[in-house]
Amino acid sequence: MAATMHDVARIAGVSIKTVSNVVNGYPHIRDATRMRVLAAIEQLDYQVNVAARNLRTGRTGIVALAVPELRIPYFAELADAVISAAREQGLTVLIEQHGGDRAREIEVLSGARRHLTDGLIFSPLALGAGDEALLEVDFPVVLLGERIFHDGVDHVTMHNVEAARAATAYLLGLGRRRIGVVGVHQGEVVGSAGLRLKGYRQALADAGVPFDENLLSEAGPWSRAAGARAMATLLDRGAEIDAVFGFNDALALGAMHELQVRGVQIPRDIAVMGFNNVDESQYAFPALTTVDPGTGQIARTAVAMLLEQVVHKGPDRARSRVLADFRIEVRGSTEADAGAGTSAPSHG
Amino acid sequence: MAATMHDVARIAGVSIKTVSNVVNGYPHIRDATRMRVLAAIEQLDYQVNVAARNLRTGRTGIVALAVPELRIPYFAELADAVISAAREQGLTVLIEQHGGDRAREIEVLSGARRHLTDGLIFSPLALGAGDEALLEVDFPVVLLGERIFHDGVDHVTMHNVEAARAATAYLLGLGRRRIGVVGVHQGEVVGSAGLRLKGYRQALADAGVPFDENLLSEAGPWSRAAGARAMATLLDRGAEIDAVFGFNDALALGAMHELQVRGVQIPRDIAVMGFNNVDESQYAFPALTTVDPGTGQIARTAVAMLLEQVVHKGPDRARSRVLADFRIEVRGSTEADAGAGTSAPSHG
DNA sequence: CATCTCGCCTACATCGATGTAACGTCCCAG
DNA sequence: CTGGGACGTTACATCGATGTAGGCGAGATG
Repeated sequence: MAATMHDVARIAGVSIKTVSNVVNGYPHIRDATRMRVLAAIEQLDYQVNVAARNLRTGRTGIVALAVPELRIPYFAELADAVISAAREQGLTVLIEQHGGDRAREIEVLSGARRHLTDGLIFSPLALGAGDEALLEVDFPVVLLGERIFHDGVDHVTMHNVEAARAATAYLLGLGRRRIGVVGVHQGEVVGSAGLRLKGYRQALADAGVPFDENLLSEAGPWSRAAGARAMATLLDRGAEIDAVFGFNDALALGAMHELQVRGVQIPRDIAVMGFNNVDESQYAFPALTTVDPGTGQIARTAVAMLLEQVVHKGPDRARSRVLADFRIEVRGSTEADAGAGTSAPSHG
Repeated sequence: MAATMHDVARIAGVSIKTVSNVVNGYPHIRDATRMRVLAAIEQLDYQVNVAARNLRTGRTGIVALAVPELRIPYFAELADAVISAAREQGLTVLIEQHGGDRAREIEVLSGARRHLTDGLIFSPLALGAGDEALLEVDFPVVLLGERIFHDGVDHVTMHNVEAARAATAYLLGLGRRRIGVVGVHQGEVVGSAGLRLKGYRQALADAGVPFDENLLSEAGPWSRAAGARAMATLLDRGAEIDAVFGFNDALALGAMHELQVRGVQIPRDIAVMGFNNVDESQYAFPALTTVDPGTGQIARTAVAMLLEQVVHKGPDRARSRVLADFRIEVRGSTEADAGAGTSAPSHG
């Protein structure tokens, strides 16, 4: 069996509490005592039993991250960033995949595992307007994304409207006037699709370019396959466009695929813009111009907020909302001679 | 504060142990008693404190998965598969990223978190031959990959040699004779690169095609960028090839990018083959023919083995090694008219 | 010189659950 | 009618750590 504090205490000839004090860096310990304890720890190869410590302190050092699926690159990269940020704060991350299934999203919030974790970073997909009450739980939560908003919960998200507006403005600045959109969700107002469409329309209005419903194409799931299908629909409908804005990179890459299948030259005939700046977008051919939504910053902020909640656990604490800085990554899908990684307007 | 068993017991008018028995499905309880207890649980919205249960039982229901980085699609998809497989067994997954850093890989094995998890599924990148002793830890471990082998540890891996051989044989079967290789690790024998190269050479030998060192190109990290660079090196060296075998999908996609930049037609001029069958390979243009290494099976097997170790914890248990079934996914990068997802020889 | 403070350490209760031993009750066989 | 089991339940110890209160000795203070 593994050694316990009790064993260490016996060997060092001190009380178990003194061992605890040494382990936890309590300052008032004579050097000689500390040395004896450390030697005993070394000798027994002792490691603290985290479960016991958790029981006593109520903290586990684990935070849960709930995302739809890790096989979706954006979420893999978000998880990567969250794990790194958590590590910097001495925390480990437990990942739950809810797959965008409503029942499983609710299960995540039910708190069955709340004793295993110090809190939850939650990126919902199925939950939305009307489900706010479900977010009122008695453990620390930080919400990501734009599916749902609630004043009682810390929230980190991106500048969806402003970024989509800037992306569209950038395309307009290139002289493109008929900008197709791939990934629209009919009637949505508050989700990513609704917000990004709003930004798109604002940019058109700013530039005095008329808005044309015919240039919009729906895509239910935001996958490459759906992007390719939506692009096909748009083209088959006879829409004449000189640019496409995919509401995420997967959609844009799928759209690019479809365009290339049809022999369209990118960016000469049609420029393509994505959203999210996932790793793969820089290796597409041509490399994809896209909006970098500040994923690293989102992750760091979420972890910091969660930790803040854990430390100051009063229910009175004010909740806040943070929007990460964004940036347009200009690449070959919009400017044939663009060096990889040059960037345009940023926002903070 | 959250309710405890004690509270439930008081309200139901029974002892705390009876509550425990009800919660754990102990059969010999009078129905009337069970009802009272369940009612009290309902009334208080009681949930067991997992930390306390862990302390008592020594099990946590959490398994750790250590991978290099989640932003590498193969590992994201592996993690996805492991989380799903674990969920089916009632387990949650805690993810550690070691980034291929030797010190952090060793840290993962040091067991600092062993009390938090029931075991570890470990996919090393830095550890290799000579580090076997580090794997001899006193908690359940299942090893993935081909960096390192040790009889004392359960291991799940893929048919690297056979799959690479089948992939090469498939290209030879298409009439390709000068097959370039991207992703070689000079002098490596036991890692993925060494094993896949071995399979490549076997297939050439089987077909009586001479092996030509000039067709090999090194790539340190197995990323798209490295694949593009390796491809460029190969072409600049003047190698005349009619096919390329990327030792993973990222390398193959990077290589494809480089070929397309240079105006090479795929698959007419050069056919491209990958390895891993990550999601994105089917959305590339053309879609990438690749080896499906059985990731889902690897994940399920690893979780099952770990659970087996947790349940039968004798150190006497024999360790085993499992190789997943593979399959060649034929797509447009090798056969212009290939439907997405047709498949060729499999192996079990 | 008595008292007070402070540094160092110990004893004990405690976190919330589970395992063990044992108790009373009731039923049935001898 | 009595002894032995099975059943339903309980009391108590226990998992391995941390928090609290307090003891003891040494130096500072009045």
